[in-house]
Amino acid sequence: MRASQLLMPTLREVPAEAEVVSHQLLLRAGFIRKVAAGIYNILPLGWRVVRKIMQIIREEMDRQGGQEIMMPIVQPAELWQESGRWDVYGPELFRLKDRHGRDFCLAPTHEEIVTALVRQEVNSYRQLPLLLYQIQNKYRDERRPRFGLMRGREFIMKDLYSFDRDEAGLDISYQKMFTAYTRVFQRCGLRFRPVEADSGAIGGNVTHEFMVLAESGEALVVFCPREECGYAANVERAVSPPRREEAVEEARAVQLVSTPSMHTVTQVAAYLGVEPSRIIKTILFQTEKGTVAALVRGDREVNEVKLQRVLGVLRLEMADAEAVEEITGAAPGYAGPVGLKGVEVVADEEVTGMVNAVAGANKNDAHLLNVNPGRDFAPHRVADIRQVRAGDPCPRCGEALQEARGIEVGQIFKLGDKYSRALGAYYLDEYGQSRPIIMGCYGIGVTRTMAAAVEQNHDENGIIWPVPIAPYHVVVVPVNYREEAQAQLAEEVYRELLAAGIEVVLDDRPERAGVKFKDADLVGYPLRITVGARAVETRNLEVRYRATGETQEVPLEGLVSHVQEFIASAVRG
RNA sequence: CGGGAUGUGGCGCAGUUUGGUCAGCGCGCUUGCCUUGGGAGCAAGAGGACGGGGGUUCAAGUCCCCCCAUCCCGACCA
Repeated sequence: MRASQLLMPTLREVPAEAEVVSHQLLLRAGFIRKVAAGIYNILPLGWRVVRKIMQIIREEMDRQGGQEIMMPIVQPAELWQESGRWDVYGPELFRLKDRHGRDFCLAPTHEEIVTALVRQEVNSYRQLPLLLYQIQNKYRDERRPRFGLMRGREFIMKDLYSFDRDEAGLDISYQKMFTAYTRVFQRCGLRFRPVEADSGAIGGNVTHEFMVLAESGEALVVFCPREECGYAANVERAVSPPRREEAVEEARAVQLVSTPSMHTVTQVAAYLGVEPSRIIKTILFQTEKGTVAALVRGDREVNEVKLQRVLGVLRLEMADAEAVEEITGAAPGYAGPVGLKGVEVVADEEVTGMVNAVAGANKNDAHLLNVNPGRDFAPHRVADIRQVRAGDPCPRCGEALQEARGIEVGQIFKLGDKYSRALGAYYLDEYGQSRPIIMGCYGIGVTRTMAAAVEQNHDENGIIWPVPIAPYHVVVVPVNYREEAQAQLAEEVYRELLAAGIEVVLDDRPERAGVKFKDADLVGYPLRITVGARAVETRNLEVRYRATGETQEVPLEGLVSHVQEFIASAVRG
């Protein structure tokens, strides 16, 4: 490709709208352009990257027996009503009506339609297992689209659905996808980690997320530093054995103390001279089933995802000040479990072992001393609702856990029979028994993977593409294209690389060398071959490696094989 | 959804406080000269009617109202 003909509108300045690095660089390097909030054009360079990621995914899906299909984006409401999600999905579902007034939606995911397809076409155990996938646009009207491609309203996703006779079959399909995903992200040249995760609204219990490790990641994960142990989990899901202090004190009588204007754990702890871990923190949440009080030790935080699971609710929000006052009779900051009425009380496991604890008095500017769970209040439920953090012991081996941030680029779920029952996808087994098909679903955010790759691989000059997903592998830069000898040599180099099947751009633009170098760094070609006066003289070409910044002189005769070897070894990983 | 900010040529911005040559600057773009190893220089140009609508006024990017779009933040973890 000649740069003079390539639609590669690079920008010198950072567009004001871009906050995160991947967004800035993809815009500046001319990979994407915004059309509306969370909706983008993908330009030639960007599309090449997307296609490479898609190709790797295809190969790995096919390797596991996946069959590629294509399903519609526009889907009738009836299917979503059958599964119950028309009502549950809420405002994130793009809804529309056709000219006759019939309801449709733009698919945010394809469980309904694929299950409907399979229920029609699959009737016998002989047709199972089945792995169907597609690479398709998805639509989610995000409350707040942000971070460029990271959280868009329209994005490209690979979604595969597995159909098995039973749980044992599902286990095999799930394992296949775990393997496939591991290979996909390895082949993309990304540093990533599979973690145990919460399954959220999609349902099911076993699920892993694949996280590309990057500082800017929205997700927080904890992992065991012991390689042999391997425990890793999203904090939404992570568990750790409870830490209970041994009771060394006699339980004393409850005492009311004044704590004027002390409404945070830190303030109360300092004011009363106690450790935050001796305080019972009481947080009120509102759910569709009513208000709930969650109790955790003062040095802990409530894990809302865990709490949501324990309660089995879909909606969970912290109560506002008004609601807190109504229920506790005091401003926020003074809620406590003792004498609290009209709400379900859920205590974290660690709370039950506390002795002579401090808690809010449900009275302004007052706390209670010597509160003892069991004696002074009885929680309706005791469960693990605390957030695990770095330093907590690993649930498998006890080692101190560490934290990292990640970008979720893939997730694999065991769905079970949720959708097959709702939509009536049954098969006949060899005894003539009708059974629900057991399903799994497996997604990879393709456009998000591109953004994540940039988040993880860049420097102050631009993108540093992992070789397997780089838009082109090589850029040939004549220092002065008007210099006949240089132009000719550059053309020669370009032709040879092309003839060898190498993905190469010839920067034949009538720009000064500095501009071309800057663009080469920005766009992130793994290799840059500079053709200057020296090269004309010596027939040795300067090869520069984007990742390391190192340069090397390579004779023209050996250039093609040199480049080929570099690419091959990088793609092999 | 709530809160905040912004909206002026392709990009980045100034101008709005104190209505009146305000429609401007840098980059990019076009043409010419010159230059050519890290975003050169000179010269001459093209390009916007100031997010949209409605008001106030002799006069509105500048003041008022409504709407739209974009970006950021989001519950006092009690």
